Amino acid sequence: MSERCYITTPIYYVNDRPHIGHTYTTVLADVMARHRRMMGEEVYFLTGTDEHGQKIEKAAAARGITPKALADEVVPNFETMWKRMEITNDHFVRTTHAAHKAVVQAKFLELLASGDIFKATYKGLYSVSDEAYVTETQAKEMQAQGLAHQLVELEEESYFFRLSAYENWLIQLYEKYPEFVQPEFRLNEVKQFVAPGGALGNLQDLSISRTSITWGIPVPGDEKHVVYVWFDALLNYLSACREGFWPPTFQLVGKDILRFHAIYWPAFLMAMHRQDGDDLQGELPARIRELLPRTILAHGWWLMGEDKMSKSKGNVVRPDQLLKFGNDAVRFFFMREMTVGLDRSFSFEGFMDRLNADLANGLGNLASRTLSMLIRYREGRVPVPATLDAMDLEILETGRLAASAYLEKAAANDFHGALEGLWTYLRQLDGYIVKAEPWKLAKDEGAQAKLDTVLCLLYRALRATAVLLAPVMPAMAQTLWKGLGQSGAVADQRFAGLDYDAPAPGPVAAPEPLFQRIDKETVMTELDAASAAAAPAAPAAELPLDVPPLREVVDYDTFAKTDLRVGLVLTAEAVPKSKKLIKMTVDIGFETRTILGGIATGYTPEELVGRKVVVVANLAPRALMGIESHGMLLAASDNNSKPYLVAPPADARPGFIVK
RNA sequence: GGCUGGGUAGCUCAGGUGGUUAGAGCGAGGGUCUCAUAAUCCCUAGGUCCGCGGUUCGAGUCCGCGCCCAGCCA
Repeated sequence: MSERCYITTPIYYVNDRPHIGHTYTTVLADVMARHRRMMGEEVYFLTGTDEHGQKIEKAAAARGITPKALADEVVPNFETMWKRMEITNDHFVRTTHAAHKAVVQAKFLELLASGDIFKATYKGLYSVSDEAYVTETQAKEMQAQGLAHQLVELEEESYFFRLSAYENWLIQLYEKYPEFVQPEFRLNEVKQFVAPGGALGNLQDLSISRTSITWGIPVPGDEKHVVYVWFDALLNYLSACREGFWPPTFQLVGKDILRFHAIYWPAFLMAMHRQDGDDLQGELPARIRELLPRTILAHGWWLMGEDKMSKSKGNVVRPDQLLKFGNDAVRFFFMREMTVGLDRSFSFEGFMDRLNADLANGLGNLASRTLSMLIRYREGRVPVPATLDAMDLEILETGRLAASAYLEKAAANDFHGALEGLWTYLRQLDGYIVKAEPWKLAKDEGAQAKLDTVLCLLYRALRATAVLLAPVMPAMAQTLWKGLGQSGAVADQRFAGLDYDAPAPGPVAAPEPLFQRIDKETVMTELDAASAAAAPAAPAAELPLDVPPLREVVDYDTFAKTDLRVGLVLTAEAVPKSKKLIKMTVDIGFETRTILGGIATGYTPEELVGRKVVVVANLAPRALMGIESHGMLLAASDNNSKPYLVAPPADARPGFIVK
C-alpha cells in the first residue's frame, strides 16, 4: 500500500485579489504535491477560501450586496489563478460550504458537551474606530499616539475554548515531536510563546464567538453568537479532508499565522480526540499525536528590498507582472530563490537574471544543442553506446549522484538546494560536451562509436532532468519529454522506477526553445514607465513664490496694537454673487461675531464649521457686499495660491490671545 | 525591554563539532569553441569574514563587550 500524504495551504481571505504571497504558498504546496505523487505517494492537496467575518460583511454592505455574493465574486479570482498556474489541488474548500458549516457546528457542540468550550464574559479594550478589540500592547501604542479616547472597555458574552488546559500537552508536542513545526527557529518562537523561559501558566482561554458579527457560522442553539475566525477557519482542514487521509502531512502557513496553526489548531484537535481516561496534566498520548498534523511548515515572505510588501506602500508585485514571462518560469523562480522558511527580497532584475542564466542559457540551451546534434548527426535516432571511457563514466556517476541528491533534498522540501545542485550538474553536462567535442567526432569516420556514446549519455541526462523537474515546471517538462520522443505524460513517471539507462523509444523532435531569453533592458524600461504612470500624480512642481517684498519695519508697540484671538467657526455660508466671500459666525470666547472671509477658493462652507481660526478682533468693522464684517481671519498664501487658514492647536479655546 | 536568529567578494548567499592559500552562483573583464537561444567552456574577484578584547600552537568558526539588522512577545 502506498503512503498517503495530505497537503494544505491556508485558506485565503476573500478581501483581496491573489498576490505574490498567495501564489508563492500555493505553488510551493503544488510542487510538493506533484513531487510526492511522483514519489509514488497518494496525495490529497487542499486549498480554498476563508469567507466569513466583519471585513467582508462591511465591504459587501458598502456595495449593497450580500456577503455571500461578494465572496462569490472574489472566489473565481483564486480559482482561475490556480488554473493558470497549473495548481493540482484535489479540492477547493470554501468556509461557506454547507459541509464545512456542519462540521464546525458539530465540533462546537461536541466540545461544548465535553467542557472544552464554555460560555463566559469577554472583557477587553475596544477600539471604536477599528471596531475591534485591541491587545494591551496595541492599546499602549494607541495611547502613545494620543488615540486613547478611541478606547472603551467593553464586556461581551462569548464562548471560550479552554486553551489553558492544553498547555502541558502542547509543550510536550513541541519537545518530543520537534518536526511538528518547521523550520526549527519557528518552533522556538512557538515554545517561547507558550512557555516563556519554560514557565507554565501563560496560555489564556480563547474567545471563539462574537455577538457583534452576523456574517459567520451561527453557534448552534445560541444563534446570536457567530463562531469567530480561527475556530471556523482552521476547521476547514478537517471538514474538507478526504476520507482516509487524516492527519495532514504538511500544512503550509505564512509566518504571520503560525501561532494559530501551531498552538490553537493542535489544541482544538487534542480536545476533539481526547478520551475520558486521558490526563491533561500527564503525558501526551502517542495516540493523540498520531491524529495531529505531522508538520506545520512556516515559510517566509517575499520582500521588496528590506520592506514588507503592502498595499499601503504600493510595492506589491502582482502575479500578472511575473506570469507574462511564463508560469514555469515563475514556479522555478519561487522554488530556486526562496529557501523554505526564510524571507527573500524580490527584484525584477534578479528575476530576469535567474531566468536568463538558468533557464534560457542553461537548461534551454543544453536541450537545444543536444537535440539538434541528435538530428544533425543521427537523424533523430538515439544511438546505443558502445564503450564508455573514463570521461563518460565520470559524467554518468555525476548524474546518478546529482539525481539522488536532488530527490533527497526535494523530499525534505529543500527545493532551493535541490535545484541548485541539479544546475551544477547541468553545467557539468555543458562541460562534458565541450570536452567531448561531438562536432569533431562527427567528421571523423573512426569516431562514430564514441559519438554514439556522447549523444546517448546526453539524451539520457535530459530525459532524467525532464522527470526530476516535472513537479517544478510541469509544462516545460512535458514539452521536453515529447521533444525527446517519449510518449505519455511525464507526470505519470515515478522517480523510483526511473530507468536512466532505458533506450529511447522514438525519434527526437526538432528542438523548440524551452525558454526565451528576456531582454532585461527593454523590460526594465517598460516597468519604469508603467510604475511612473501608475504612481500617484507627483506633487506639481513647486511654483516660484509670488510674494511682495518685506514691508517697512514696525516697532513692537505698533504690532502689539493688533488684537488676535482664537475663534471657533459656528456657521458658514457662501455669500450670493460672490466668488470668494464666505459669511461666518465666529465665537471668540466673549462674544460671537459675523465675519466675512475671502477664502472660498480654498474652503467650502461645510468644512469651515467647527474649525478653529485666528481672528483679528480689533479691526474696525467694514461692509462687504452689503454685509458688515466685524474682524478678519488670518490666512497664509502667496499671490498664486489658495488661502491656508492659520489654525490654532485643537485644545486652544476661543478667546485665547494670540501674540 | 525580554527571547531568538543574523551581519562573509559589486549583488544573492554557502561555510556541523576551530587547522595548510575563505568558497558558489550571478554580474563585470579577458580568452576559446561553433553543436546550440550573441548561448557554451576556460581564466580573472586579492574580500579589515561588523568592531574591540580574550582563550588557543592556530578562530570567519569558541568566550566577553559593543554597534547595526530582522523575527517573536495573543
